[in-house]
Amino acid sequence: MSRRYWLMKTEPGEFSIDDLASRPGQIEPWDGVRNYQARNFMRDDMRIGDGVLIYHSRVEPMAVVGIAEVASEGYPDDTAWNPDCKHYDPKSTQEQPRWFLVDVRFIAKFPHPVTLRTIRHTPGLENMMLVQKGSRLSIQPLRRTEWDIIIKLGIPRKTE
DNA sequence: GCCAACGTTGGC
DNA sequence: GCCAACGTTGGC
Repeated sequence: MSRRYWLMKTEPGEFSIDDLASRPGQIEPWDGVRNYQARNFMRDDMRIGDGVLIYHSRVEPMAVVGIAEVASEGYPDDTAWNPDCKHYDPKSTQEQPRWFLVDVRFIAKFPHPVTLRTIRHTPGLENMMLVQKGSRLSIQPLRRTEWDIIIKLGIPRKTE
């Protein structure tokens, strides 16, 4: 299977791209996801080296703010086993883990964040899951063409 | 901070 | 296995 591309949402008040960039090794387990579809992507479909766009939600401006990559295969999310954790789920056990995650490694921050508004107005991006009405999945697959367009917008090439 | 659109849960 | 009630998400 060739390299795939993903968009992962985060609320920067909880965890931002700057937090990711300042982690040891610039790597972070993407824990706390409690949605089955998103879980399935992490558990079944994501591969080391897949491209990830980091998206900041619930802030002004909402935007894709940089690039990361998938840095592990899926493995159980141990925060689901911790009663003190906000994302604790008593139905997830060591024997039968319900929730999975992948590690994500920082690659680059965009010089020009690509705002939701821009995404809405850019030809070629109209089919992104992000801009479909009612879509709120926190991990979304991207087409290669969409990845390319957003990278170009986020890291404008100097013409000289 | 509001609230519409979703997703999940659990009684029946 | 339906669906009402409840909880959550995330743009505004």
